[in-house]
Amino acid sequence: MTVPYNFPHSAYAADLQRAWEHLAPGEESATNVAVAGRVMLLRTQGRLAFATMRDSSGEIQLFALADATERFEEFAHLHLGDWVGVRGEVVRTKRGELSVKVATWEVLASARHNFGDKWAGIADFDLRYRHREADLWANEKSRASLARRSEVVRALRERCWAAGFVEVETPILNPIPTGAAARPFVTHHNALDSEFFLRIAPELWLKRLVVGGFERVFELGRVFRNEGVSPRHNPEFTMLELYAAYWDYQDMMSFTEELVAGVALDVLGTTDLVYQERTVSLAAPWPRRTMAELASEAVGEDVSAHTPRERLVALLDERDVEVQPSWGAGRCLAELFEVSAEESLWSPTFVTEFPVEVSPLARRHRDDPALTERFESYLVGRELSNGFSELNDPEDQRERFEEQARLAASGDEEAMRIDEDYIRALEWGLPPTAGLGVGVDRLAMVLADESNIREVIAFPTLKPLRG
RNA sequence: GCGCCGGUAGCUCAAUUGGCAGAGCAUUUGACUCUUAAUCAACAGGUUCCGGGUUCAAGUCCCGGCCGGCGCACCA
Repeated sequence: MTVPYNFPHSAYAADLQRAWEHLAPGEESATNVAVAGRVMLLRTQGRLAFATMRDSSGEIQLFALADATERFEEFAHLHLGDWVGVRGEVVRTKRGELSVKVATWEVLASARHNFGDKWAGIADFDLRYRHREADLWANEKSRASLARRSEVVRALRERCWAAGFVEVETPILNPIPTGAAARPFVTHHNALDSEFFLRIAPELWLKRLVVGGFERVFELGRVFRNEGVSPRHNPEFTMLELYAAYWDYQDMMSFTEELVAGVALDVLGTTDLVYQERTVSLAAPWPRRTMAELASEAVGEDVSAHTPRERLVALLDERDVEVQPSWGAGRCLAELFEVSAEESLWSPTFVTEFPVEVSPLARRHRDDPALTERFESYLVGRELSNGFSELNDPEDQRERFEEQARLAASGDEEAMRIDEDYIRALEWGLPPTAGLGVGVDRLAMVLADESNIREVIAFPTLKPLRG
């Protein structure tokens, strides 16, 4: 069957519902429109037929009559899921349903597969994720969650622009995977005959742009980490990273809480939300607690990066954490925090003063060289963002990289490598700068009230079918 | 990667202790001039995820594999 190449569309369902809200049952508007969408339901009644048509805005009924509709028999035999373009008058039926009384119409595309049970939709996760196009029609919630994600991304971008940040794009193919502790995906460039890694973070490139004079930059993009898949982890996920010259980590915490609360306002109109049946408020300011404080509260005794390593190891042993010989007191404290305190941080909280050992790119704390001016924000028991006063001393950065290299040599697959180009960039001078990374999918999950990250990713990573 | 659970018609789901594989919706055909998951009638629809095994008999029990959900680990 030949279908048209275009359809001169004049109205969306939701706009018609709004515009003709007061049209009385049985009344005709004397206004002709052209609408298009999918037939979701079809009720034939002899020489009448009613179809529920859905477009991107909502639904409207199509009212066909044998006496008034061209090719009525064909219309009455449409399949659920067929795309149609319809021209006719806006009317309200005797039973009160706003409708387009079909005069002329065309099939725009036919559906050769169905869109699931018309009441239960599609429940099978495999089918929903592998064929999201069907899921989006079958399950309203799927479309709503992805639409919500889009609104979150838009709000983040607009708020960054409004704060004077310049949006940039940095390489995804990297000769060295760096900027985070993670295992990379590896690929190969044929003409250059070189190994490349998909980026695990854009961090170092962005700071090089600050060295170059872009005082406020941000990038909203995909990063790739070769790690486990879970309801909260997808191998490729979206990160917002931004850097502001002349700010320190305290300034950046203030920006972060305003950004996240502002996005909630933009998207939901409120900072008070319900996530998985529990209330949570995103309103600023958020409490700022040091990692040592939170860990101390959780374990019931004072611990810090200065606590003797043996004591921290004992506390970790009690919690069945396998301590690696290469871990110093700082790493032990961070691990202790993660196992004892992290999950309890339901309302938004900044965890601050991370040990230098676990923060190879963060600037040393002005009051304590064992710590850094680093924070992570936690929300609904999960990490949402990470930021710090940036390490801008090239010699200290070299020492940190060398320490990472020692860890890598002792078998730590996630340790960073020495990036000479980056050290050279710092030698040209990075002003005092603070940086931030936000897990965009995680934020979208909270604002869409979804517990599985796949619900806010249109096409989540799946194992390819074989055999 | 490990553990637990799951996979039955196009979709949503049943199937007692191992005993003839079913329903609703969708599809097909028919009836019906105001329906709302329309209704009514009829037809059709199966490699019970795949491959082995036990048994007179396997959707059901056992072994292996594939895919998924959840948990753990890793991380954001």
